[in-house]
Amino acid sequence: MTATPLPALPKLSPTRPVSRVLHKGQQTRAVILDAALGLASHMGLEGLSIGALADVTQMSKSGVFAHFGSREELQIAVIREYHARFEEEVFFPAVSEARGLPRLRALFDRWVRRVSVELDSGCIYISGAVEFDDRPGPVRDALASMVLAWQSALERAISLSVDAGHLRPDTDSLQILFELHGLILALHHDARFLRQPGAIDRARRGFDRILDACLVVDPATVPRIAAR
Amino acid sequence: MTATPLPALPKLSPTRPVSRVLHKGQQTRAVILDAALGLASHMGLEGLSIGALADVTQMSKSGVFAHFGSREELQIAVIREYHARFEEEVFFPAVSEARGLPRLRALFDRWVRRVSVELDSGCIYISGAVEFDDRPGPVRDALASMVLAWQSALERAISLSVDAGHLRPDTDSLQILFELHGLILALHHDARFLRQPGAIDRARRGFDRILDACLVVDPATVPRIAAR
DNA sequence: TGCAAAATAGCACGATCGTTCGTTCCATTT
DNA sequence: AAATGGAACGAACGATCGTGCTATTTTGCA
Repeated sequence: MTATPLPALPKLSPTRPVSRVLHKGQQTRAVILDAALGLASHMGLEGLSIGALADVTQMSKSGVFAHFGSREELQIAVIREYHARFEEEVFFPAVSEARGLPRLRALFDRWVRRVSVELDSGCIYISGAVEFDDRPGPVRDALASMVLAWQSALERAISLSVDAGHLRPDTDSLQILFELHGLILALHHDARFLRQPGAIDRARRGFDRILDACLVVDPATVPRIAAR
Repeated sequence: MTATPLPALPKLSPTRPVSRVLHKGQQTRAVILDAALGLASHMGLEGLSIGALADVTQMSKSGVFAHFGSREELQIAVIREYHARFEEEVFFPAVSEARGLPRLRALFDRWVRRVSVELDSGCIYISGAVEFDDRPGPVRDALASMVLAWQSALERAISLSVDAGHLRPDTDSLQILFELHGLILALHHDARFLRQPGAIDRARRGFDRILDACLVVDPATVPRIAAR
C-alpha cells in the first residue's frame, strides 16, 4: 500500500511560459484552443474538425491549421489543455484540504461536479477513452498518460487516508479507486446520455457507501461515525 | 420497490421472420450486418462507413447501401442486432437461473464476460452512449431504448432478489443498479482503454461488496455469511 | 424453361475532410 | 525608408463520405 506503480502527475506548467506577455500568435492560439475544447467536449476528439473550428473562431482553415501543424497535434493540444483545467478545477483546490478523508472527499466532490454540473461540456477523459481504446498512436498515448496521472493522484489520496488512520489498514486502495471511478462513469452515463436527474445523488451515496465499508471506527470514543 | 418506471424490454424476435427460408437478400443483409457489428465495435457507430463495409464484404458501396436505405438506418440496424445478441448471450441464459441472487449473479457474470472477455469487440451500448450523448435523433433514441430496457431487466432482477428474501427489504434497487453499472463501465474503461489485466477481478469483487452490504443475514441460523 | 422481380454493380454528384502552397498584410527592426 | 519575419488568408489538391440514378446480373417462382 506504499509504492504506487502509476506514473507521476505530469507537470504541465513548464510548457506554457510564465507571465510572459503573449505574442499575437500564442494569443489567438489560446482562443482557438478554447474553442476546440468546447467543440471536442460536444463532438468528441474524433469529431473535432479544423473547418468547424475555423467557422467558430471566424478564421480561415489554413490560419487555424498553421497553429498546430496537424490534426493530431491539435487533438493532443486539446488533451493537454483539458488536463491543465482539470488540475486547476479539481486537483489543486482539493490538495489544500487536510490530507486523509477531507482531501479525498474534496477530490471526489469536485470530480463529480466537473463531470455533471458542467452539463454542456462532457469529460474528454471519458469520451476519449472510448474513442481511442482501439486506436493506437500518440493521441491515445497522451490521453492515457493524463488519465493514469489523475488515477495515480487519486490513489495517493486514498493511501494517505489509510496512513492518516481514517481508513482501515487493510484497505485495497486500487480497488477503492476502481469503484470510485465506476461511480463517476455511471454518473457521466446516466446524467449525460440518459438525462436522469438523480444521478449526482446516486454517485455521492455510492461514495459514502464505499468508504463506510472501510472506515476506521473507534469503538471506545465514538459509537458510530455515520456517513459524512 | 414494486413498480418499475423503466419501459419493458422490447421484443426483437417478431421483427425477423421465424424459421422462414432466407431469401438471398436477407442472407447477405445478415452478412453485412455481422460485418457492420464487428466494424462498429472497433470504430464506433460514428466510425461506421459504408465504404469500409463494402470493402470487408467484397461488395459495391451501392450494393451495401441498398439494404438499409441510409446510414442512419444501418446504425439503427446494428444497434438492434447488438441488442438481440446481448439478449441471447446475457439475458436469456441468466433468466433460466433461479430468481433472486442466483439469477442476479448470472446476469452480472455474463455481463462482465460480454464486456471484457470479448476483448476485440467493444460494447456498443457503452461507446454509443458516449458518442450520442450530445446528438439527438433516431439513433440516439434507439440506443437509449435498448439501454433502458436492459437496465429495467436488471432492476427487476434486483427487486426479485428483495422479494425472494435474499436482499434486505429496504434495499434501494435503483441505487444498486447504478453502482453495478458503474462497475461494468470501470471494467470497460480499465480493460479496453488502459489494458489493465486485473480489472475483471475488481469488477467481481465490487459486485460482492455491493451485495454484501444488503444481504439478509439470518442471525439464528448463520452467524455470518461472508462474501459468497 | 422462361420471365418478372429482386439484388447488385457502376457511375457520378455534392459536400467535407486534412493538408499544401503561394500570397498578402502588418509590425518590428535595421 | 527599407528590409525582415510572423500571421493569416484564399484557393486548390486528393481522398472519402453518403446518396442518388441507371444498367446488369441473379434469383425464385409459374
